[in-house]
Amino acid sequence: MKNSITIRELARLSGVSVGTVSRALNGYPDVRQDTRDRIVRLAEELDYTPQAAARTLVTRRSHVVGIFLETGKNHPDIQHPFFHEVLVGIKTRLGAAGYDLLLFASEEPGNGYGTHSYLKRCNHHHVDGAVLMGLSADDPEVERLGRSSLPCVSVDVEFEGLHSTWVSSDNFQGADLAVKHLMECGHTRIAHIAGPLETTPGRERLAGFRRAMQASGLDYDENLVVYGDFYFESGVSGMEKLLALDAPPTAVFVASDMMAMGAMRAIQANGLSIPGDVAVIGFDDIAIAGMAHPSLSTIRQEKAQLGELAAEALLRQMDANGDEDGDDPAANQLLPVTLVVRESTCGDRTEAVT
Amino acid sequence: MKNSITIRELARLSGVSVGTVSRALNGYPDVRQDTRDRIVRLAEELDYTPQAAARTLVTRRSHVVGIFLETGKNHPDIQHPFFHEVLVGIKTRLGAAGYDLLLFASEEPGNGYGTHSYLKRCNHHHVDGAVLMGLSADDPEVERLGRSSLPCVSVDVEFEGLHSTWVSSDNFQGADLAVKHLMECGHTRIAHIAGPLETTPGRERLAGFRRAMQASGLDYDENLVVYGDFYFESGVSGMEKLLALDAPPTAVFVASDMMAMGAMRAIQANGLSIPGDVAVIGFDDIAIAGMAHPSLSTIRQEKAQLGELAAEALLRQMDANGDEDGDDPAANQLLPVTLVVRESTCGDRTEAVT
DNA sequence: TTGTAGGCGTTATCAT
DNA sequence: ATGATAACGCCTACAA
Repeated sequence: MKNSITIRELARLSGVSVGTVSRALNGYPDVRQDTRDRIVRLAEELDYTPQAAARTLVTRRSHVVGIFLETGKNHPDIQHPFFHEVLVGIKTRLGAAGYDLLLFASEEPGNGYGTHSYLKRCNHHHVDGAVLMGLSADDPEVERLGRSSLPCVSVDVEFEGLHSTWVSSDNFQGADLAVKHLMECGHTRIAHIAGPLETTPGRERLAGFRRAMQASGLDYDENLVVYGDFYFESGVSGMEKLLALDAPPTAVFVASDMMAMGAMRAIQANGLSIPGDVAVIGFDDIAIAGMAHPSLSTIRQEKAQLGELAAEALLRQMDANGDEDGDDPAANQLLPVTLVVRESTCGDRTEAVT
Repeated sequence: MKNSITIRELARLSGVSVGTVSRALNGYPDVRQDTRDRIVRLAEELDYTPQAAARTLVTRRSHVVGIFLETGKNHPDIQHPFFHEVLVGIKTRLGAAGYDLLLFASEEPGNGYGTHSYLKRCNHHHVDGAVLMGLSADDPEVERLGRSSLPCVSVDVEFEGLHSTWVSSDNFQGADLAVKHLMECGHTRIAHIAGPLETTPGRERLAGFRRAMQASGLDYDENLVVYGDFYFESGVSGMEKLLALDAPPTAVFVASDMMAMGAMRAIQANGLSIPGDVAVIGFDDIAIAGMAHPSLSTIRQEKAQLGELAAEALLRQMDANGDEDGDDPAANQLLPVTLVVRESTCGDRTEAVT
């Protein structure tokens, strides 16, 4: 560690100049085969590895991608398994492409004069790109990031910029699948527990619900829509409101699995049965869903795939950043979702996937 | 980004030398106040930030901590929310201390000659320390890390080295709390669904169970112990085995919440009631536990706190690494756990914490 | 095919 | 209190 070997040492030991060592190790063609072999062998033997810092300084590429994953008090996204599963996809894909991930933790990089700034933190570490999760698009600092020349990608928030794009699951399709499934089970009085309207998924799932209802010839009754924050407790209280109606719904499409768990809790607490009295379908398919009792039907997001999609979009931006041709500003990518029928809706007790 | 300002520019613009700028920005005392003010103001204005790479090169400190979080096929830890919650604690504490986190993703850092090596990856990025999660202590590459001079800390795996230590929850205390609680509910025929014996938590929770049973004067019946892998399915099959016994247990202490969920599923599938016919208590207190039906009594690990504990141990190692005095090789830290009584054991339906 | 040397952005050690 | 200047480890023209 403190005394790990340098290229200079390696050169001395193999009896060539540092330039030759560099060329040999970096696969340049103009090195005699046996020279290269000798150097490579010695490098392995001595466990040599170039210092990223030095290399970054001269090549201006760090092979590191910055990750902003908000986990603060105001963004308790950590409670939401979603982002972590996405992170795995990102890690897999970016790792395969030779990148490591810098998880920003310190609010004050370097010497923290000046204001907090995402862009500055990226510049400080000279990351080649950045991934944004769990922060809002109208944060001025996020906007600044969008205006910069740094390749960025965000997941689940509409974020566009010169070299930025975003990915998300197809929330409209999901809402459509959910409503159609409930209808096929014979429900007509369908409620929705929506997510926060400040979030894209919250908005889109509600809009999708409304559209699907109307497209199916059912009327969209505003009284059958309540709002939550994606978490358990809000699912409980939301469902209680719905059950207190003069004519409660017979089915409910919930914008997240965690809220759906809360809704189920409320239904059971009222002595009602699932799906007999009220059918419930969630959104996400987090691990909880399959373990619940009854197990939860839901709209499945391919979280790891979403991460890989984000990674690929970012890789494209990073590769293109050398070229000057202004290819069309990468459109955002939508990932299809699937319906998973379990016990909480009319499905027989076996698990079917459509 | 590609053209972010350098210290040289900043020096030119403020009419001083780079040395003065460096001293001013780094808070050295020997700078005239108005000179410093002028420089700092200009730095803010121009959104200057020093390049970590250059600084690391000369100071030999990166202010970055490496994180190994195994998420491969053989280590599907990602399914286990545990590590991610721990990660949050680490991030919080280390971030507060001015460190960012490097999440290793690429298997081949720099130019990948030679074998895969944790140590090499750390050296490559010149991290000041490393955190190990989800990898096994007898991996030779992990052992090499332990023999190196790099400060390390691992969570939940017994890992010791010159500058390394590890942290975990008090599994013995947990087992003890669980068994005592079940006894107080009147159970004497208590089973255990154990975790994998290759893992420290798996071993310790089993050993703790055995010890607690014997200390309570109950006999430890090997037939009442089955083994799982911490995940849901193994909880189902483990419980099925137990229910198939001539004399099934009336209570079961399960080594993880996910397996406990599986056990509950098996019990309910057999038409038995919880806790009436069989009481269930888990370990971890992941989010699932409170949302389950019935809600799951469990031994709560303070996951975020565990992360902070790990971070603090690492900080201590990193700070001490300058001093040459061989202070005692930091003992591993144990974090207390707590009993959370919910519906799956004899508690009344309210939630009590001890 | 190989060696030499300049420079990447900073800090730190000298002078002044 | 400030200015030069030499590292830090590496890559990459340019020479040889």
